[in-house]
Amino acid sequence: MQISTAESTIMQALWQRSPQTAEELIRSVAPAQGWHESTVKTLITRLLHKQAIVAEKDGRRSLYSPRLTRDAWVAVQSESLLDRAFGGRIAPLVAHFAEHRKLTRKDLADLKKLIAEIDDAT
Amino acid sequence: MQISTAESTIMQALWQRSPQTAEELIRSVAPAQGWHESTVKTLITRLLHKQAIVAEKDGRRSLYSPRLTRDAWVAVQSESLLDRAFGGRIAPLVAHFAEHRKLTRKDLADLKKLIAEIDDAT
DNA sequence: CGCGCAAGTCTACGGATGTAAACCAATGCA
DNA sequence: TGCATTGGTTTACATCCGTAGACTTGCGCG
Repeated sequence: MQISTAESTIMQALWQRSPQTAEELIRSVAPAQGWHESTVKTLITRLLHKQAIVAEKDGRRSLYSPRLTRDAWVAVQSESLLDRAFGGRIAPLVAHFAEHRKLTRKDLADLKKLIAEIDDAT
Repeated sequence: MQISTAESTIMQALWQRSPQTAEELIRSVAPAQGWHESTVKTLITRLLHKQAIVAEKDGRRSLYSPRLTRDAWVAVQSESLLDRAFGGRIAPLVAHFAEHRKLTRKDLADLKKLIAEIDDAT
């Protein structure tokens, strides 16, 4: 099952903090997106159907929590981009960002460290 | 305007070689995707409307060429993933792939080389 | 010169998405 | 105890997408 971009906004909020009530979600997400309450409600419902989140009853209201992990979601998204745009290889992706000046000095430092670590581990 | 995944298949073909006639596109793309001719025709039409490709008349048929560059498309795709999933930073993305064993030895070598180059250049 | 074919356009249709209003049920307050 | 409030469910609707069939029209061939 696919999580749409609008839906993923809700997921992000829940990945950051969970569980949350509908009200909390509405308050934290709706204004930033320019959405009405109903929109958030709809998205919550759809995510429930897709079993990406679960509801735990707490009296009359529900507490929502992610069921799909952020990591799993990220994996799918990345995989798909990599396949679609970079023939499945990661170096071209980094190259792309490098060319487009999207690599900050810090990115570069992080990357170097990361690669050293990976190198050590293998 | 958004290029859908099905549409991007056509774009890939045109980025590889262009211009191409509808017939060529159908022959090269349709079987691999399990698509009928009509499907490719529809996608071509939609891409024309989205102005992602252009047609140059050649007698009664047309020669199609990309108008949207691969690089621009890739940039948008990557940008969007990076923002949605990695807070805009590239190191976490690479880290993600590292964790998921998606980095082959060659990827690693490529990356090291790439980073050395970038490093030199700055 | 008429007709079949190939290229292109129009129509179709079910499902997903973005966006939201309408409605229903429980519950606490007046 | 009835009503306003608030959470949740149903319905809505335009658009995009995947997938494709139907229709049309210009030409080259017989």
